Amino acid sequence: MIRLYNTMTRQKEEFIPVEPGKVKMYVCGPTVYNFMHIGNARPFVIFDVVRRYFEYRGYDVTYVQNYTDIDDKIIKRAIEEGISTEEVAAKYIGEVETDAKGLGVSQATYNPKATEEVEDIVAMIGDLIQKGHAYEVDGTVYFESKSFEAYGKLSGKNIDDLEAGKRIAVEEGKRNPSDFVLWKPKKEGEPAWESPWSQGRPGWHIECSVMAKKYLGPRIDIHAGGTDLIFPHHENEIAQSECSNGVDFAKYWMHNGFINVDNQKMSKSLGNFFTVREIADEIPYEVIRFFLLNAHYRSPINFSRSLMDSATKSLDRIKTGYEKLSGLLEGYEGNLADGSLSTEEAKIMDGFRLAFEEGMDDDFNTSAGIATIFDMVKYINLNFDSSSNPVLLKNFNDLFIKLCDILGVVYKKEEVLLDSEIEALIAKRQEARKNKDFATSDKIRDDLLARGIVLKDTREGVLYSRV
RNA sequence: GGCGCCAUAGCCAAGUGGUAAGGCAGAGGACUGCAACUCCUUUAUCACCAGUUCAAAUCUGGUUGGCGCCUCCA
Repeated sequence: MIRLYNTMTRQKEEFIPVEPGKVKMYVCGPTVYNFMHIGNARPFVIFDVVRRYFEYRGYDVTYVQNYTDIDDKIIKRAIEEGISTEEVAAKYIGEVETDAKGLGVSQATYNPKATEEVEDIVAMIGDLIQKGHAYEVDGTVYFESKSFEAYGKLSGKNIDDLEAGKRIAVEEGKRNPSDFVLWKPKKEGEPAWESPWSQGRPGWHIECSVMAKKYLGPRIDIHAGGTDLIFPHHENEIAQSECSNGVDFAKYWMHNGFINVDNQKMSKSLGNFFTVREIADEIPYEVIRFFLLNAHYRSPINFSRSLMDSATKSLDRIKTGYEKLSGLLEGYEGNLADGSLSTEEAKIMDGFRLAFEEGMDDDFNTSAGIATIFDMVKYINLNFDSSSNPVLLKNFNDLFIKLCDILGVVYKKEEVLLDSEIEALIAKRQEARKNKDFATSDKIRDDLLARGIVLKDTREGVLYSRV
């Protein structure tokens, strides 16, 4: 039985799926205007583990994570870089996917993009207006928060408190301060889509309601994201979805804690902002992943170099166990069909498996899961050698790999070439070209191409892109 | 001001009523040509105060300290 902490009820609850055997989960994805930062990486990794554990437990999981590919920050970025918003989004979706792969995150079942769902978004907004939950003022459509009696049920806030504590000037046209935008008319030069109200674009909250419904249905099992999204984003999603669909939206709400630096929230202004890419330049992706799983997903954690060093050594310890097992198993291929485990041996295996499951069943306690992995490593080091029962070795190895794989520690990661490595190879190629050693230079170019990197020699120097 | 979270050894981190998992670092030892690896031993009474209980890190109240949301944000 899997129990998980539900933000809605503020307690751990037994997981009972809407549809037996299935898990429909929606994880709020990034706004793609920059590289993934270490904080963004946490929900990617954590909810990937949640998904894998459900699959290990025999559930059929549909995993949806969106990309917000149109919003103010993207427009700002497009102007800064002198390219279109589509180009900004495409570029950073590519970069985010590179890091996600590096971190061993499985591909989502669906990765919808806001700009590709505008038709359905317009339809849901129209539906909300028709049902009396939204109103239009000069091309802008607002959701009327007071029309949804349960508004505030997730965050524990009530509308009157929000109004009393308001710190922002109320936008002109809003009936209540807590009303929020569903559709926003374009300003000069901004990208826009047609709608009955104005040429414009969707508000941020409505896209998730629409995509969740489209890819998972009106009633989903798990809705997840960072703790900062509880209010207003998820609160607003609930209002939109439940008013439009007429049924409860998500059964369970999961929120991951933040990553701090020196106990402070990361922010560009404080200069303590780290992208995954720059960390991965020095520290393997798998260490970053391990670090993120070392603490429970709801706890805030600190990021620092010394913690990464500690994680590196911890992970090395697991690797030694992994390698020792593979080494001992070499040469036994195909020779393990017969023979079974003794009662004693089976009991030992069950002990490890049950300890792992007990931890993970309890709100995905990855710390406890990792502790079991370490216990197994210790067992390997203490009890296995070349005279060990190969059937036990094989079984132990299978279990060890399976458990490691749920967490994604010691994973066979997809190769990710770092920019620094690419640039080093380009420099080497330039050197070869200079020496007219074209055999070498061409080989470098072909090798890079084989690894998904296209080089282009231009007047401004060698440019490269990922395919 | 409103809502909420957290406080466990040098560091990281589980444990939510029966006398403190695990990792990193440290100390001592075994093994080793040296080193590494590995193994053994060793390092905490759980912020503080009061209460409930046969029994509390674990429940209640309070104190102190830290953090988040209420505004774009994972």
